[in-house]
Amino acid sequence: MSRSYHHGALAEAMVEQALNAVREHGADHVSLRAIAHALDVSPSAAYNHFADKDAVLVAVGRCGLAALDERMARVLAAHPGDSDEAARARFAGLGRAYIAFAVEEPNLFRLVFGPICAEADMGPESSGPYVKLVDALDDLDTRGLLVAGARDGLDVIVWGASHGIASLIIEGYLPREAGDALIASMDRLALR
Amino acid sequence: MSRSYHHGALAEAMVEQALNAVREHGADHVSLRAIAHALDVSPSAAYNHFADKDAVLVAVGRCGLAALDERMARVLAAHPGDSDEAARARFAGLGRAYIAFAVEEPNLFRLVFGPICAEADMGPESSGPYVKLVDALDDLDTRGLLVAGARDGLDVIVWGASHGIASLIIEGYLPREAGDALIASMDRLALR
DNA sequence: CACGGAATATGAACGATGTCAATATGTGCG
DNA sequence: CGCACATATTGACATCGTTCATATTCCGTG
Repeated sequence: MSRSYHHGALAEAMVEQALNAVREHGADHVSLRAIAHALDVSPSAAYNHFADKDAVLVAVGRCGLAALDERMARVLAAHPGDSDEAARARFAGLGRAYIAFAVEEPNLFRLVFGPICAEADMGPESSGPYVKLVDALDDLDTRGLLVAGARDGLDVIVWGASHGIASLIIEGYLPREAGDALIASMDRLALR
Repeated sequence: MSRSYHHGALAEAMVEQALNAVREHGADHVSLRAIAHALDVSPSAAYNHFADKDAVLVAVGRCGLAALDERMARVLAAHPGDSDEAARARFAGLGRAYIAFAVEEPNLFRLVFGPICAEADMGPESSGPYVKLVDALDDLDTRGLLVAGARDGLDVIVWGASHGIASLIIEGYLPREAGDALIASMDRLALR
């Protein structure tokens, strides 16, 4: 069945294989042929399921975005409750999770927020991670834990700073501790 | 002389040609062969001057970093003087210049801060742009224009936020106005 | 159950790419 | 002049993404 002519679930198998290849070697050093070879399939088999190589990478990127979202969801679940402390912990945890994901899966992170996935619009700006950040900020604001007038544009700052710091850590331009500096500075500047 | 067998200054010519190609098509869609063809030179001629394709791209990246630095230097020169207002303008201008560079030269920006240039260490973290940011922040701090205790880790936040917002604008995840939101929020949160 | 069409995989091929080895061609110095 | 060095060429190789014609399998319909 599996070992005969038809594979049966080539699309999923290719995405999974490509996911591993991306995580290990980066999206730029991944070849469709190598993936096909690893699956004991001819190089052109992919074209029954994907328009081109980029389509495979976009599918991988979707997995990556989902993984980031899941990671952030776990953080929220780890700090439940209605207390101010819980709200603070959720906010800080989200930032930490974003950066931790980038550090642990740099190649996936680069793909998810890179030009290939951007052209296909898989829309991380309207997806889980961003929404979770906005909700966490709104929660802080509702509780009066934000410095007066700080809410405006704060989501942009926080996402931007998280994203930028994550990127710069990945490329070796900032030390890993820079993530903690983000949380600390955010606490000092915008919270009370 | 130029049109015969030897080119004479192939290295510089290749970097210049590659620079244009990168700006137009992005580092990923640039081929050594196309560059060589544009210079009426054989495909393997480059290997007398560069170890491989990445070496050419790193040279292009160095040009990009220099261009960013020059842009930031122009901003400083445009707001001279010892006044608090000038110091504020320099700080805001640096952030704006960083983002403007990314928006106007997205492909160059991606290359400069991407994995290829990161592996070669052309070190933007110890280069002109970062130093200029640090100096501007120190200047604000010396003048007492920073919120109390805000200086610690602020360079990381500002660089990170600028870099992240620039990246997210480039990929279409944030509107171009997000750059202004950076400046506004920074003013509101860290300055006084 | 048979059969025909849809889905899926194959194989060979094309053009392009990065890179290397061997060779040729310039340039400048003794 | 001749020799050495730097530089460019030619030709080749392996790899890659992609396409096309063909083959195989699956599944629903008669």
